[in-house]
Amino acid sequence: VTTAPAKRGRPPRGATQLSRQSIVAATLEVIDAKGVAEVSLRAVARHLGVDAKSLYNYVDGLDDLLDAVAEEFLSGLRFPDRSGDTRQDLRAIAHAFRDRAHDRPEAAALVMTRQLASFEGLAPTDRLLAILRAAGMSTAESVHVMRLVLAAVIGMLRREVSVGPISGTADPAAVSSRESALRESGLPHVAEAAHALARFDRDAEFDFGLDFILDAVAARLAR
Amino acid sequence: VTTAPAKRGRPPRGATQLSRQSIVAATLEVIDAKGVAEVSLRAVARHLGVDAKSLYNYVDGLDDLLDAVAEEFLSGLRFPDRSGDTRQDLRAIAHAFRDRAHDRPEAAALVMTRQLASFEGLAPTDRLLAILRAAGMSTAESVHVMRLVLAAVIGMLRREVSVGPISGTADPAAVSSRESALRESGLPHVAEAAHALARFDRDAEFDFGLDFILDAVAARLAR
DNA sequence: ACCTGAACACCGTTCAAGT
DNA sequence: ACCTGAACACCGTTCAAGT
Repeated sequence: VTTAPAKRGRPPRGATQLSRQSIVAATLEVIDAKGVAEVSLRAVARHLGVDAKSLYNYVDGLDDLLDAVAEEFLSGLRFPDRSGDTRQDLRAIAHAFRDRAHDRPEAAALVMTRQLASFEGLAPTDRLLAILRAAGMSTAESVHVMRLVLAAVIGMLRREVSVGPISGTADPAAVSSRESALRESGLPHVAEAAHALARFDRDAEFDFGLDFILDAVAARLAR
Repeated sequence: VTTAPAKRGRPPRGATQLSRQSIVAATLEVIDAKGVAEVSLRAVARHLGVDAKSLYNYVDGLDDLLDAVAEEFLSGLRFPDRSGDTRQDLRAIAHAFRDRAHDRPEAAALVMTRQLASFEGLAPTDRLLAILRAAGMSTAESVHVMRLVLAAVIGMLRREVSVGPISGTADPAAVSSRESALRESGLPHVAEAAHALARFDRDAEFDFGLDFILDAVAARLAR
């Protein structure tokens, strides 16, 4: 009987071909739709209409898949051409990370929890080194500064991503209840600064932190 | 028969009392011994010689337990008395975080993945604000700088923790194979800096980054 | 070459039943 | 008041059997 669907064995030709790439793409869709916490081989397989074990033909288990997703995330970074202005070019890299993180906040949260062993994510590193070298730093110093800049940017984005979903600001009721809780925390300086602490303007906060770092880089270059 | 152990119901008096605190402590032991990835309600319960469901009498599920562990981690931060020197006092806070992270690296990795909603972890915030206010910053500015400093420190520690277990440096063979891989990456500046990129001196890197940040704070104060 | 059935050893969590 | 048995709906992963 030819009409009975094959429940096992090689898929009928014409069926959607599985591939490492399509699996990674499906994983990103699951992450975007349901959040990082909901990701699993079985969930991705369901999304693809396939058995979870089939994924093992293209992917070396869950960890390998998540690494691939992190690489896919990083490979989506888009840097504009360099202008030659150190400050502007460094800023562009930080904003490339931030734009990507806003694009796919759940995937960004995943990336920040993973240590990539592969060399796929080196493009930003090369860019940063290029800029710092062109500005006059030694290779050794440029590596140090590059690491610090990346640490600071990732640290800032970590907070931004975890501060809640994309929505710019939380609702006013939550803010003011948080503010009064801070004011009654018993910690004098926390209480004093409760107004500012209860609020978080993503754009302003990022701009402030980035300028802070860029000022420090400029000062170091001027020495 | 009184000798038959009760397999159900209230535990015999004299049995080790379960409590939220003992559960958190046991969780930290499991994390230290087997790593964050191995933590589960069932594993913690096994460690305590108890059924996993019993934990629900003290803890509101796994997420709540992990939040409690994060709080416990933060409450273990030890700050020395303030000296009055801004730079030295800021440095002490950064090192308090770092010491704690080295003490319990696996727990530190957990903390960095969680967004704490509670107010238990505000002591470092208050300390930082106190120092910055005493140095002459406005409350608004001190909040911005405090956030930036924390982001940078956490970003640096994130890398340190993920760079591998406590061991200072990886074995030379791995370093040199990594170096040659970087040299042949096809990225010119990565290749040029391969020597430095393949190495990571935790102490030197942290000191560099921290000095960098502290210089920037000092520059801002001097304006 | 690629997929799945059967199977195993895990999870978190609810709820009723026990003492 | 506190614990567990039974139960459910999940996981990742191996391996042999299918086409």
